Amino acid sequence: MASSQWTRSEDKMFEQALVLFPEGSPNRWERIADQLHKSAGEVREHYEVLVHDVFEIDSGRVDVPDYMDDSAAAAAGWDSAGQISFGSKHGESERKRGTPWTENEHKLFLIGLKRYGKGDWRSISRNVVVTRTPTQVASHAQKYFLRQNSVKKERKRSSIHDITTVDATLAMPGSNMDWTGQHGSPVQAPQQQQIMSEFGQQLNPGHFEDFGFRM
DNA sequence: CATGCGAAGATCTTACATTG
DNA sequence: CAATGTAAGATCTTCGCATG
Repeated sequence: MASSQWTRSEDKMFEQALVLFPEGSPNRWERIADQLHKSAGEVREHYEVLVHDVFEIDSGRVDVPDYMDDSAAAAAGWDSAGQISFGSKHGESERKRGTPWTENEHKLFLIGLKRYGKGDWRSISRNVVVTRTPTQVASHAQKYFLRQNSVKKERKRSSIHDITTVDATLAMPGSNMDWTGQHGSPVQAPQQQQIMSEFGQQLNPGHFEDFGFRM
């Protein structure tokens, strides 16, 4: 299988390269390989392994290992295990468990917010945070704004909602790659890539501080 | 240090409102 | 009337802290 070792950072670069060179790009593997200083064969093999893994996970055949925490999952390009493994073990009538929002997703959410404005959850979901449904985005926003409103109070615990700024370079949407090819449209990755570069060019960290939202 | 408990936080569901 | 957004609340997880 994987004849070469892939480090976490290489995985990260791999994701970014996949976004950069979406499916259909000429000499895709060669160009990705070039970025990673690996051979095209290695890159292609790595991709196929990932696709296979995700397919297995998606179909409920395997449990995601414990070490697969959120950040690792995000770095690897998909969401935390929860959604996949829940329900397959026990009955189907159990209440569906929530998949924790990753930092990346939240940052993408902030970008979407900036781009489409408060209330257009559908556009944000379709074009930016493609791993979440409009309802999920709306729900997340709901609690996010509640959190913002109560920000003056002393916080007992830190929260993902405390992130009000986004460094575009850190919010690469790896988790939105369409690894399985089963869901999502092929335009998603390029769209997100465009979004990220757009914001990366226009904004510095801190620019998201003041959205001027009204509740 | 390990454990138990309460509070806070995160996510989902559902009902209702709004809009085209 | 269907699609979408908002509000409220239920449920589950995680954190912080006291206690032994």
